[in-house]
Amino acid sequence: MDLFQSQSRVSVDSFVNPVEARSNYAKRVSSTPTVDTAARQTSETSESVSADLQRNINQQGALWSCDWGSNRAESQTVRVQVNEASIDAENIKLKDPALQIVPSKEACYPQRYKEREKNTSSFRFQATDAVRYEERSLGTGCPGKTIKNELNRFSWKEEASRGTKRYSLVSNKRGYKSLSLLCENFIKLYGNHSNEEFFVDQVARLLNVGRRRIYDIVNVLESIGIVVKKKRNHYTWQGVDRIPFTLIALKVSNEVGNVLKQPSSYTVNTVESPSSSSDECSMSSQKDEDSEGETQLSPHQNDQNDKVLGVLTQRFIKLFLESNESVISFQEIIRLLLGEQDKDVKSKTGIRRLYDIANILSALQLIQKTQNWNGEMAYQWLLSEVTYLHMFKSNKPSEEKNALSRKRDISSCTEYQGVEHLKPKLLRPNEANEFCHSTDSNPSVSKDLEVSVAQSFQNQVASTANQEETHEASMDCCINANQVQGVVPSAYTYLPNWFTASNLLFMNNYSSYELRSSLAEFQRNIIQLWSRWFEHLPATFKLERSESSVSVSTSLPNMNFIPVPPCWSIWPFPQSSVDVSSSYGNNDVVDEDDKNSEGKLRN
DNA sequence: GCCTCCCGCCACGAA
DNA sequence: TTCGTGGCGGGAGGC
Repeated sequence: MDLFQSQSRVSVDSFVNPVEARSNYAKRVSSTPTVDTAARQTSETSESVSADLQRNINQQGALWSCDWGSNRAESQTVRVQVNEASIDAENIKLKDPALQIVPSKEACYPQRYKEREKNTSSFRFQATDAVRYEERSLGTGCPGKTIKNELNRFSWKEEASRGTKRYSLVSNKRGYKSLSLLCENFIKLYGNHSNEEFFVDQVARLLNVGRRRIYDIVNVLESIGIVVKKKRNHYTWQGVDRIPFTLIALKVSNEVGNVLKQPSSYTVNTVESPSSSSDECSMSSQKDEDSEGETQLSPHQNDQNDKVLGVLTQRFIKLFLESNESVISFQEIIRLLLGEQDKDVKSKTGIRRLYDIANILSALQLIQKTQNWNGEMAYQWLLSEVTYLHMFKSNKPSEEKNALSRKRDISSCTEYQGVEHLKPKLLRPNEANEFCHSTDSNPSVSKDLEVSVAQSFQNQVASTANQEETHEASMDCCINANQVQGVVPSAYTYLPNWFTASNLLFMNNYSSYELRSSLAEFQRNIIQLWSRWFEHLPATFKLERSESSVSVSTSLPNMNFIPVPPCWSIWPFPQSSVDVSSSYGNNDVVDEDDKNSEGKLRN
């Protein structure tokens, strides 16, 4: 099977509706930069100063100093401004009298005052990332070398606006301006938010880069569904919790082929030759060939969404999704995506693009740079199918999440009216609690629940296309459902999507060990079931089902075409291809409050 | 010398 | 005509 026959970008923009996705991934990506990232960030600092600057850039970093001004009010004097995407002030060194490592921004101030007491007329500090590297090198046995090697060269960028001078200390080191870092900062800005609109120029300004770089990132993010273009210069941030859906769409797209196409994404020129190979499909060869109306991805010919960078990104990801290896050498990636080519200019262009893509995907923590068995540079795919699901887990039902989720909870509850018949098969908080405590509280009721849950799993999976395998999976789930003991108290609390907002509030107040345990178990069961299905997706997928889905989607043009097995319905992915009219109707499990909320939403 | 990837030119097309 | 967009490749940094 040629993984790369499809020339067109798989449309993932409307693969599923936004749902109540519990996205630790979003938090992880947006809140915890890697060591490298943290280190790189130290190169960028900005100061809001009210004095003339004297800059001295040397190999030890950038020495910054300004007139202290004895008659200047303290509030007007030196202020080190640490903004979101720049240096964390841990890495500021005071140059008095010798280099002294100041562990925090706060700790910097006593030193400043001390200087004043000594009636010195200047305040100087040195910004460097040496501190961070010292930390990193602890235990390596050679900190000096590390520091020396990692020290950066700095330059000052002066900006003036509204009469205020602002100086940004910017490293000249290439890695500090990389797409990877830029993408990470981009994610920091919007990672946790959903449906937030942004403008390219606005982001470029925030990240202090040219628009062109933002387009690079946005095009990649768009191809994996994280952002959606609304209009010129105007995008909507969908959130990194879209990634699992995209991965599923990409994986499925290999089997369903052109069924995935949507009019908005596939317009012309997708003429696939039966004998097409990866070579023929390569981006470069597409450009090279003066083909007579054959598949081309040349700019401005295809649909606007079929951007070369986007298509290449999806093929890059598919490569990992379809490979049995989690580590693929970069040379192999080049060969598979660009074909066997001479190292000519054209192929270099393609390679450059692959580097761009890899850097951005690295920032998304989908891949990481590594080495393969023979030391070649390679990329490792970081997510397993189960990991996709874990993206949806939640560490704790914090207030923040509660607040963020409330609106979506209501909407998802609305969506789940349609699968109401499935709800009794799922454990609700109180039920889960009882279920967990089958031996303590009410054994008979709990046993009934257990049987009920087991039966429901069987029923659900029995209705899938591949009854045998999924039935087996369901039995496994039932077995595991009896193994509630041993769940770590700090285990994540998984919130099924049909949980209402009031449920969430309830969860917040009732975060007992038992509840977390039972919900964790609940999640584990579903993960097993889902991953089992996912694993057998190619075998269980029936084209006839996709065709029927297509017929549904014609009446719902914005829906996706991807058929979804019924067992998905137990997973909090609302199925846009589900026949809403036939399955909606039973609302008895929906809380009254949420019914009202739904009404408001609809109105 | 090769690998990596940042930078910005410039063609295209929408506004 | 302006300007957003994105393909593309030069060339610098790093090893």
